[in-house]
Amino acid sequence: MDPFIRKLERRDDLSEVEREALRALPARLREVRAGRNVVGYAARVQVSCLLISGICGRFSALASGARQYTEISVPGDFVDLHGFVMKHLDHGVHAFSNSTVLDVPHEALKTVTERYPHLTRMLWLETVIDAAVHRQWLLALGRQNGPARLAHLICELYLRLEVVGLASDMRMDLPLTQQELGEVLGFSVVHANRTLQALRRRDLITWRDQKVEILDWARLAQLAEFDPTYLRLQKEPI
Amino acid sequence: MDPFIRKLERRDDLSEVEREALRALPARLREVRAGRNVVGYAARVQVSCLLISGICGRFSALASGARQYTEISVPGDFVDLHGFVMKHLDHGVHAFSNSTVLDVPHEALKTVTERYPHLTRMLWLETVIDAAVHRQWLLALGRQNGPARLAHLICELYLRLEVVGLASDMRMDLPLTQQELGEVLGFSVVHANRTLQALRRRDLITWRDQKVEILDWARLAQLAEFDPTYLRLQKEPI
DNA sequence: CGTCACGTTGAGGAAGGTCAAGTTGGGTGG
DNA sequence: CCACCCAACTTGACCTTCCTCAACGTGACG
Repeated sequence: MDPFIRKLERRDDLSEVEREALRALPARLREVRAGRNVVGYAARVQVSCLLISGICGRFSALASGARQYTEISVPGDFVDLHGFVMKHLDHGVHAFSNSTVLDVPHEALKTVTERYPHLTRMLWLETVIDAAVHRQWLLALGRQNGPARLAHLICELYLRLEVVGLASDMRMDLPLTQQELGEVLGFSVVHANRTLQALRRRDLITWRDQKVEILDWARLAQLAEFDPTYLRLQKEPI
Repeated sequence: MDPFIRKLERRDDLSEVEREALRALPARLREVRAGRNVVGYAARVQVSCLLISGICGRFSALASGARQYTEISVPGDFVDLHGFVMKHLDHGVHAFSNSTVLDVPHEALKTVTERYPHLTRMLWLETVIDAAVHRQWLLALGRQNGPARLAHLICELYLRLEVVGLASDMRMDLPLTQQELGEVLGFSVVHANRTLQALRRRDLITWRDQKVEILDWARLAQLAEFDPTYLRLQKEPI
């Protein structure tokens, strides 16, 4: 629970009472193997799960099986907090790597909302940030070319991983195959491969064996028109 | 405020106290002319606005000026409720037609969250549905072809307008130019025009003078792979 | 040493962008 | 009433991006 608390505190202060309320949430730890679903597709949910370790991805799919990831989740993310108010999930969550999640019953979350208004707003904020990420991806998918889209994804993931201590020195682990990368960016596998090569050729990144290194953050961010405001990493009382 | 209340009650019952709390919100009515912004781009906000009449669109933009709409707002939508917890908006809101909005100060919303936990969850739900719409659009943009994307948009807007009594008998008013339609679907103007023609040629819709008629809902929905679950129009206690 | 998943490459084609030139119809001023 | 204007819509031609299909390379693992 502590990485989650640390992430929340990037956004607004928590009182000791609030931190305790989070730590006291009844929750069950669960392991998910790479390649399996953390949450079944379009399930009716009674728990929401917080990602402790591993990288996961929310996806929607068409009847043909074509899949589009709509967000990447990193440790400290409340993966399907949406489900708490939506009740029916409209998407699935896939584990890119072996992952550990903490299932929190909706009953317990409901109690939090009855007792801790400020903490409730903080949880609300988490889902609103998800929506902001979706909007950024929509802009990328609708209006940016392949290299810019990939560059944007890399910038976003680097910052989000850095917040929870999983990236530093312009390096991070990204356990995505090129097939999966294509399903994130709206590319075919072949095009994912060629777009990666384009960024490598421009000496912007290296990406090998799931290890990514950013060689020139400034140029990468410029290519992506990356502006981290939407991640809401500044402290701002709510 | 009443269309908003009616829409909420499609999702879960409100108590009389909660309805009164909403009606008692201090709010200022504001007119916005077609073509102007309801909310400035990337503004710091202290009020959130509820759309009373007119059609608006949230958009993000690139430095080049290329614009991508990320959601269409219809009357009864709390257009930038996000801003209540985000504080800084990451996007702008454009009025497609002359519109009336109700500005609600964040202070008043904060009071609601302190006093009415269930109502707070209902407001939270509204922003979570926005995120679900974004995900559906991401799937469309990433994985569906032109005609399917347009068909999906039409299905979504028809249902959402019908909920607030602004569409019936398979007809609705959509005050979008083809330029704007392109900015919604990630098309150039030329391609927006040709995709419209494709749906007309297949006798699925008519679209003229901002009046849209759906000629064959079943085939249109099938083409779009439209499943309205994500709009959460079923009653489900939270 | 074979198998399998993943990555890479080439060739051809479809979807969609760009540019440029009409067309249409409502609104306005003479 | 007519001429003009302007925004929105439409069409054609050409080009880029990206997809599809198919083959091949590479390295981990049994």
